[in-house]
Amino acid sequence: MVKNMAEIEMSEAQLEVVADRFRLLSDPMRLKILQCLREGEATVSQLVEATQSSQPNVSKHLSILKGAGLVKRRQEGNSAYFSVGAPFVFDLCAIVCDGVRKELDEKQASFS
Amino acid sequence: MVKNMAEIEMSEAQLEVVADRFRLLSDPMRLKILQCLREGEATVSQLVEATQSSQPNVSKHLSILKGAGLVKRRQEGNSAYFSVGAPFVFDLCAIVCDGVRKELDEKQASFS
DNA sequence: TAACTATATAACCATATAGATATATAGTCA
DNA sequence: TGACTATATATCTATATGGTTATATAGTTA
Repeated sequence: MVKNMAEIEMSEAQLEVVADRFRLLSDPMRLKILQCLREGEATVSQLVEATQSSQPNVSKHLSILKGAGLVKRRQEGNSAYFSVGAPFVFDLCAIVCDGVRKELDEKQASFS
Repeated sequence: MVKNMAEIEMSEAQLEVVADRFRLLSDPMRLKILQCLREGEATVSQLVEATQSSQPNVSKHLSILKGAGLVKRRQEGNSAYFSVGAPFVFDLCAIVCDGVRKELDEKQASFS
């Protein structure tokens, strides 16, 4: 089990880094890309199709994710294959997504 | 155990909400405030002192955290006491902080 | 080589956000 | 009541960021 933050003080610099990590996940498009990649690697074109976004936009986000080590890149022919490089991301999302899903489901249920 | 995001597709709207949650934690000042509150409730003044920031800035961030339900507010006299309202935050931070701490420690170790 | 495909990057714009300053609100105490 | 303390809010500025358009790069194939 991971240690709880409550147990250890973090320095100014450490907090900056932590904030940066969370910021990576604070964009719907990047979450969507990561969600697409959960089933395995995909090319930029496939992600463009899946996300219904523009190619430059997808490339840009992939570049950001790659810079942070959250995704890996592999070239084959003239295609670039991306895959998840840090599975811990899904642990994070699991905690948040689970909570969000419950809340939204309840909200939806109250309408029916 | 929470379910893994990989198991369930999330809608556009759900991804927005998840992104918003992560954005809440993507600011060093807010993380610092939460870190201060891990030991128990604190007044705005105490948080201003602890964070070395301005009173309006602290109040603003507290308002943001409160709006998202991450902190609770209690009034006593003319002081406002804030406390953590969603302990799951620390589960999230634990995963990220643990990783960050390890990396920075290793980096520091390589200089000695 | 030229034409084509896939991806990356650069330049730009609109919006969002953190922080500062000034001010307002509200509770306390004389 | 008025002075004081604690907190909240309004306004502004600088910066960061997501998305678009246009262009560059690099691999492929005829």
